[in-house]
Amino acid sequence: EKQPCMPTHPQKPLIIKTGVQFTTKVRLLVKLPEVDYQLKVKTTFDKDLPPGRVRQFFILTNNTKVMDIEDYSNGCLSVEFRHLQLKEKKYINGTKGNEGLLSVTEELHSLSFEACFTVQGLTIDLETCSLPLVVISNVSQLPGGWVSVMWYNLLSDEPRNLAFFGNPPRATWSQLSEVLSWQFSTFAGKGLNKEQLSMLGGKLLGQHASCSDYQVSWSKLSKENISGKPFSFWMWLDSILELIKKHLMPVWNENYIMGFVSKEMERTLLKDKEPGTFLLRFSESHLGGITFTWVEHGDNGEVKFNSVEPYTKNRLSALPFADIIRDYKVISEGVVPENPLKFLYPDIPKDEAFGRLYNIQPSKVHPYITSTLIPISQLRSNTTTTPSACQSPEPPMTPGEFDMLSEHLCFDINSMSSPYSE
Amino acid sequence: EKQPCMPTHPQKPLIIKTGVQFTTKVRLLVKLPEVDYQLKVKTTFDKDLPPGRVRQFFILTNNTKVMDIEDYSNGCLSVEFRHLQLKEKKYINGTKGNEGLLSVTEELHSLSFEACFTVQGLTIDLETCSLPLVVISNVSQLPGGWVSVMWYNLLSDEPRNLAFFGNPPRATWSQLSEVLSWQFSTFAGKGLNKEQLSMLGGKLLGQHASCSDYQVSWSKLSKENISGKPFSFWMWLDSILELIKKHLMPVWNENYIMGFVSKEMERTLLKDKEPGTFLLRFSESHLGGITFTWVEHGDNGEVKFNSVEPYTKNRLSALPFADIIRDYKVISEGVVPENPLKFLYPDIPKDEAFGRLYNIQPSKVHPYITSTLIPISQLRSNTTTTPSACQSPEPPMTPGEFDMLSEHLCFDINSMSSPYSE
DNA sequence: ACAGTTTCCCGTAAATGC
DNA sequence: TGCATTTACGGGAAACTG
Repeated sequence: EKQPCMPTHPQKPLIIKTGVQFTTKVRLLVKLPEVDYQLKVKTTFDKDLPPGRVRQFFILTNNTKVMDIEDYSNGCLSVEFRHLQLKEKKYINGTKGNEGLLSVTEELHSLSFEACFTVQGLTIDLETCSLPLVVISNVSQLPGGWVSVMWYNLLSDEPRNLAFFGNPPRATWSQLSEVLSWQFSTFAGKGLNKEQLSMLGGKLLGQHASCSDYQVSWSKLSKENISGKPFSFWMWLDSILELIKKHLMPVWNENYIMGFVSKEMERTLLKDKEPGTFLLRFSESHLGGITFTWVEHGDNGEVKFNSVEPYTKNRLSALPFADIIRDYKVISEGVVPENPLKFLYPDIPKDEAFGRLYNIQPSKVHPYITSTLIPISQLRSNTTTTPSACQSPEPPMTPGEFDMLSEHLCFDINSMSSPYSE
Repeated sequence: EKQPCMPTHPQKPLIIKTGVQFTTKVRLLVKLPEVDYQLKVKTTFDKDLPPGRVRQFFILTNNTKVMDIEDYSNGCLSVEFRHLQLKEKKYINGTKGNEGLLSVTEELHSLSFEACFTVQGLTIDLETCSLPLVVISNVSQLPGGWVSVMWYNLLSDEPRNLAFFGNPPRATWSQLSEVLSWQFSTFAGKGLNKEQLSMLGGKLLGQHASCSDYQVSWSKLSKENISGKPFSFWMWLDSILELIKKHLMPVWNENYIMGFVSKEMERTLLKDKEPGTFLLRFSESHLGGITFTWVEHGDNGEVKFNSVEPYTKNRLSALPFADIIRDYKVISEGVVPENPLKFLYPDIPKDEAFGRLYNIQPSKVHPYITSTLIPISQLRSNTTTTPSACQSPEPPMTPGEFDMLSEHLCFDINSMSSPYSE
């Protein structure tokens, strides 16, 4: 009868940050017989959640509003709550929410809506509630919150199973890889191809990657650290998503970033290519880094591979990535510096690929000599990269199922959006 | 009888930002005969300020506290209010504070403290208040607020003249230059020498700069824009202070930044020096920029001056200034690039001056080739700087009077300090 | 001591108000 | 419309708390 509905900003709904305004909207789907009085709707956070175990929050601002006829659409009654804000209830006694078992981003909450009206002597109570919500207190928890929302909506059909992460189900690699690709297409404009997914599968699952119905656990995806690294698979992947979103969008959308390639595959691809052929991939050792690797032929004819130290958001905000590629130089004492990057793999001349993405160097205010930063590597001795473990390829993935997920995600709670931005 | 006292953080007291916690402390100077009951002190913001004309604020948090015997010191009673927070009173009716005449950073406020006790049947009321305070709502207003605090405390002996900026007095250049120098020594560790002050005097006052008791108006310092520029003298100077604080401290403290030199003086100084002699100065055309100018001899023996486009905080946070000086290169097509900076004026070899300030290039994680950004200028045609107006020199300034100012500024209201930081 | 979590608040951008 | 001022909130860092 009532239904939570479409977000205005299809970004990262179902995550609310305390102290930050969010917006939500409810619509009455049945047409009521003429009601000439004001129909009030009340919003409550965690309405019938028993205290204990989890943190408790409340809505700071006004939580009651009158329904109104929607301007557009078929004259439905609806109400939009804006400027809602969440605050944690602090208990004077020692009862602390969130005891041990679940991390805060696995703790699920919900927003309830109630209305009551009488029609022809009949009192009718209406009530509905949102899909499970994750409450965070700092943007640093956003990646963790978002992966919870994804996992829930991928694997649960229940509208409100707040205990979901008490014993979270596994996903098949086929399901997961589709969601991962969907992340890239949603946030970075272009999804993942089968080679990229194959590398990711290998990284996450090892040799099982070849079978697409291999089961992936929640823990493996987002809780356990990648062996030898201080971050989980999801944290790593999300850092790359953020890097693309902020600094690599155009390059990513042109498909110029191979991104996910094992080091062995990288060598196989580059070894027979023209010297100066390079490819772009993400760092596996650090969060949110991108590097390029190019082939060269040594003096005695042997093939050499070089990679730069990965560029992270700090460097990239001083100098856009396309300009780094254009200007990159290897310098040796007393020699004219040279840019070793000639062809984007397989064989696209660099300027043909990146030409449109270069920033024009504005020849600004004279009487000054303009100056830019250029990325250089100072060569003292030969550096050769070491080989790394190999991953097997992955069968192709067919698109689909997106609809299901996006449908689940359409509830309009978006702590990220400003209420003024429309 | 009571007295506001020393700040814990001698940063920028007397400025309070709404919504940000601040701390204040009051001490009872007279020793009371045994009082065995709790002596309560109450803080009120703008206690007897009539509404209207100015914005009105109130203390959000608890404003009453019991006095306590100070641990250290001679057993005085004192009380420290922490976590105080200001919020603006919003009027439902159209009465808006701050009407026209004064800008918000010229609006003065005050914090009052009251206590009442009976001793031997006598009821005694105590009351005291702070020096005038400036209330801001965003750090972008901090420079404007701080110059008001400086001007008030430089020119007023009254403890609480909230109408001061209705008709602010003038300062002599001698007074002002001392305060400006004091700013640099307080915030950047080293004050201004007489040549630097002379250039500043010339910039602010034109040809009157030669007489040290020339009067400077409040408006000239901080309200009128520098002719042809979209900012006032103070905004310009403060942007430089901030730049030094964040990015140039070591270089500034070694006295390597001449900083304030007119372009004509610059040429006079450099013209007879060894080619490759350079000096560092702040941009006059843009806020918070620093540039270097060096001499060269052209092919036909004539003297040439070059300056780079000023570096601002964004660039400097990608690459520290000392490293820029070390790595700066001028590049021409097909030629080995060269660093034109050889001697810091007058004749200190560059590496001797800056050597200790260079960042060690950490030869980080192999198998990567490390890469840095280097600042380069691409030369296409000759660029020569144009001469500018000349300023006359300024008589020496003697230190002193600092005490008076710092005494006035010692009241412990420091919206910048975290209450936890001790 | 420590890790997970929250709070604090600068600094930028956007909204608001005159 | 433009300018002055406030609000919003991401992001880094510090503080908190079991």
